[in-house]
Amino acid sequence: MADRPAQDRNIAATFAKGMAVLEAFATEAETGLSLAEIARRTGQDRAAARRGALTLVNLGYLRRDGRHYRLSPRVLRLAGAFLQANRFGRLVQPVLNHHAAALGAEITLACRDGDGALLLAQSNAHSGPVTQGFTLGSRLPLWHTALGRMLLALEPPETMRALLQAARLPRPTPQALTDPAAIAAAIDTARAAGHALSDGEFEPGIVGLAVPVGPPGVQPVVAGSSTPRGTGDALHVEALLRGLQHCAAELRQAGGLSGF
Amino acid sequence: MADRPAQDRNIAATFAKGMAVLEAFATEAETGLSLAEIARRTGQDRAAARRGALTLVNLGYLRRDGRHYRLSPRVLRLAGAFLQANRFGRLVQPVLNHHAAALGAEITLACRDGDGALLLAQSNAHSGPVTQGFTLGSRLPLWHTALGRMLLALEPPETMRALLQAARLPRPTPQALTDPAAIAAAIDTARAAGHALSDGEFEPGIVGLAVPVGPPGVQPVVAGSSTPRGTGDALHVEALLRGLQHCAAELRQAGGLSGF
DNA sequence: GCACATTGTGCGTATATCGCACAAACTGAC
DNA sequence: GTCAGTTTGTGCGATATACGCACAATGTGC
Repeated sequence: MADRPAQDRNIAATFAKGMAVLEAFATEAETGLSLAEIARRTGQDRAAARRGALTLVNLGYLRRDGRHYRLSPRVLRLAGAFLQANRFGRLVQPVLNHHAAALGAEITLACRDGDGALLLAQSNAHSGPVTQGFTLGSRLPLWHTALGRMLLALEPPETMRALLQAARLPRPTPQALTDPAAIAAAIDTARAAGHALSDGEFEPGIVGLAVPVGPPGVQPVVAGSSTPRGTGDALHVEALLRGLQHCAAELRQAGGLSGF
Repeated sequence: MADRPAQDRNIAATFAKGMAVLEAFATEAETGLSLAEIARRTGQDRAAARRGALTLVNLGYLRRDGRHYRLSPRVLRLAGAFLQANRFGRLVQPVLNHHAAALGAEITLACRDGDGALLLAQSNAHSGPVTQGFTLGSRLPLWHTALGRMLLALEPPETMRALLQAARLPRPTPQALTDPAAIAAAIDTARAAGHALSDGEFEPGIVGLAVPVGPPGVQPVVAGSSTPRGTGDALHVEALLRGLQHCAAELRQAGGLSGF
């Protein structure tokens, strides 16, 4: 009767709401969420949030501790399924490790996930000086990191424009570009050059570098690395770039991460 | 009216079914599942499976490719949320990396997830000779690995008995114990000794070693490593054990993974 | 070509979910 | 101590939602 937006009968609304509950835990690194907080974040009725949370507890994805709910390690299984389906353990990680050791730097793989760069894998050779504590599944900003800019450079320009228009641009460091046009230009430069660079725009004093991995399937993947500023400067950065490109080439040849 | 098993009104059945669809992808390392396969694996009507899959596509967790559905990288976000909530990037990984480099071996962290050992983290120092391609989120058998046996040794004995009784015991290698009583004895030994050992029972010629990490909260966590058989033998294994214990002690002190 | 198996999808009906409203627990002020 | 305010947990009737049959379309072996 009531002409709602005509609920799509191919979509399970309850399921979507439940996933929203699960996602509520992914927004920030929390210690735990109460039922009311979940309801607030998801915009659901408290009863609906409760059903969702209780179902997740029942399935083992959430753990209840009094009036707080926390993610259980179970969620890692899903990640593991993805990683194994794409042969990360056998094909990708060894290559990453090998090149990282040769370069003496940490190499990171990422793809775009909405308005962020999603870390797919990283090779921690020697505890790099840079690491700010990112892990697999961490999300980095698209606009001020080399990884993000390279990812955008590989997408159709209109996608980039749309994302840039919708983006709220923070200013992680004083050096960070804030003018949308300047950022668009940096991305165009990256596309032309075949690699992206970010000098202290995300973490002060850190130079980030990224190259495409390809093959340019549905979903672009990039490899990146970073180094403190002034480590032999231009020469060192040049060597890092070559190393990344070799790594990317080897990953490409290995196949594996072909479009997901 | 009909006295069904009295569907628990605190559990969202549709949500649970949807999650079952997502889990269908976690059972094996597949290249993609068709709608009918999903329905078969989850025991759902094809229409229900379709709604679930379509919802997941809509939310970005699944990608549709003709008549096949595959996991999208989005699932890694959930893993990332867990890892960040428990400070893996800042507290755990650096300790793991440091000790792994010192030992020249790969160190793995795991906890129990149902009838398997779930890999929480691993430090890939030098591309170990062992690695069979396991990644974060991979599941290892409880019965024939050092990690699994140490985990079981940390649980209440009745939990172990119940799991052992329900288990179908495969035989990964000729050396693997198959008698439930013998396995229970091995677990008891591990509990008494404070470390577990598996000699070629999971991968031929590989010795696995595991120690508890604690603090013995709700959810036990163990650290493990493995080495090819005959590398200096007893002496080398002894050194590896000491290294693991130091690593575990440091992890304990760092706090971080306190009961999840 | 036919028969069989597999897959995609619309639609009426039964049922599972929605969210109000009440109850309980916690908080702090006087 | 009581009382007002806030936050949290949960039962229950109404109704919107998901179930799964049945049909159509596509793919596969003989």
